[in-house]
This record gives sequence, structure tokens and C-alpha cells, in this order.
Amino acid sequence: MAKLSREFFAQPTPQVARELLGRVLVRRLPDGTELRARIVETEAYRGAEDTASHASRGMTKRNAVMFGPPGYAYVYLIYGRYHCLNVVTEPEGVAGAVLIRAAEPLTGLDRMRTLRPVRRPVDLTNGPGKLCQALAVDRSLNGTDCVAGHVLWIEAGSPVDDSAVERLPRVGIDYADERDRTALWRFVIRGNQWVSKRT
DNA sequence: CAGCGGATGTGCT
DNA sequence: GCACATCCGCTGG
Repeated sequence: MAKLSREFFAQPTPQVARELLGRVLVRRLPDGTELRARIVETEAYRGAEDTASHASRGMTKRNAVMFGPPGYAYVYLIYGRYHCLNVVTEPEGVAGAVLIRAAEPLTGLDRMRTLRPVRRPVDLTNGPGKLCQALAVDRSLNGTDCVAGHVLWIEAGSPVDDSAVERLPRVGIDYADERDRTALWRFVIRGNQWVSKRT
């Protein structure tokens, strides 16, 4: 299955977020094991004009990757315990990234359950922090090239039809301006079991 | 089941 | 010092 290209990620962020639904996120572990999961929930974060975005106040040490070339991983620590995985969008110099919030495990489930012990498989990857734990994604992968690299990438998978796409406000951004709190920049596959619980 | 608060590191959102 | 693009365990109904 073909990897998504640099040009794909260079598009406007909300468009990339919508187009990532149904695509396959792949994580290759140091021992060669490949973990695969189908993306079912994303959020778009833009630059200076988006007060919900880490990039809204300009470039810092943490968010620098968001300003770089598209197709790279932006991974940050949240609440001191969890990680969130984004893929950088827009042309180089324009900040933007898509947060991958939830996915449906496809291969390597046994390994995911070792990384993240849970009773029910549905709890493996139905949230951004859970997804990172199950796929062994942490800050050491910040800045990883998801187009030319061989550690983390996204395959074409099966794009989702418009009729199956639900657009919702983003979650966990109470601090943002009303305009940004209400923007429909969260994309989910309608009715999918693996979508995160926070709605 | 819902609701609430603790965990725990980093940037000032 | 406080807030945070989160998750989990404990409590009460």
C-alpha cells in the first residue's frame, strides 16, 4: 500500500484532516514489528489565526515542527503523562497540523495490548493519548518524517465518502475564542465504534 | 452509569 | 503559580 505523499500534507489543514479519515497509520517498532490502525477521528489546528492552536502565539521550542515542511510528526506531552500525535500540514513556513485522535486497530493487536493493557480491544486506541500508548509513540518521535521515513507513516487505505463524515467542534479547547471553539474542525467516521468518548 | 478529582511535566496557550 | 489538544479510578445513585 502506497504512503501518502508530501503534497497530500501540504494542503489546507482542515482538508487534510478530513482526507485522513479511512487512511492507515503505521508504526514500525525497533524490532521490525509493524502496528497498523485505520484513522477514524482527526482535528485540524492552524497557525496565528487559530487561538486553539499551539502555534497561535508564534514559534516556540515545542511547536517549531508545526512551522516546518509538511508530512512530519509533531508529538507533544500533555498533562505530564500522555502524548498526542499530529502530522504537520501546509507548505513550509505556514503552521498547521492534524491531531490524530482515534483509530481502529488492524494488525499487531497482541503487541498493542502489551504496550497498553486493557480488557476490551476498543479501549486500545479510542483517544489521542491511548492511541500513542498502544503504538509506542512518544516525544522521541517528534520531528519524524512520515513521508520518507520508515518508523511512522500513513498509507492510502480506503478514503471515506462524504456521507460517512461527521464534522464537529474540537474538544478540550475551552481557552480558545468562541469562533475557534465552534469551528467544525473535528472529523469523525459516523457511527464508528473507535471514535473517542469525549463528544 | 455519571461525575469528579488526581496524576505529573512543560510552557505560559 | 496555573493551565493544559488526557486518562483512569473512585464514589454515589
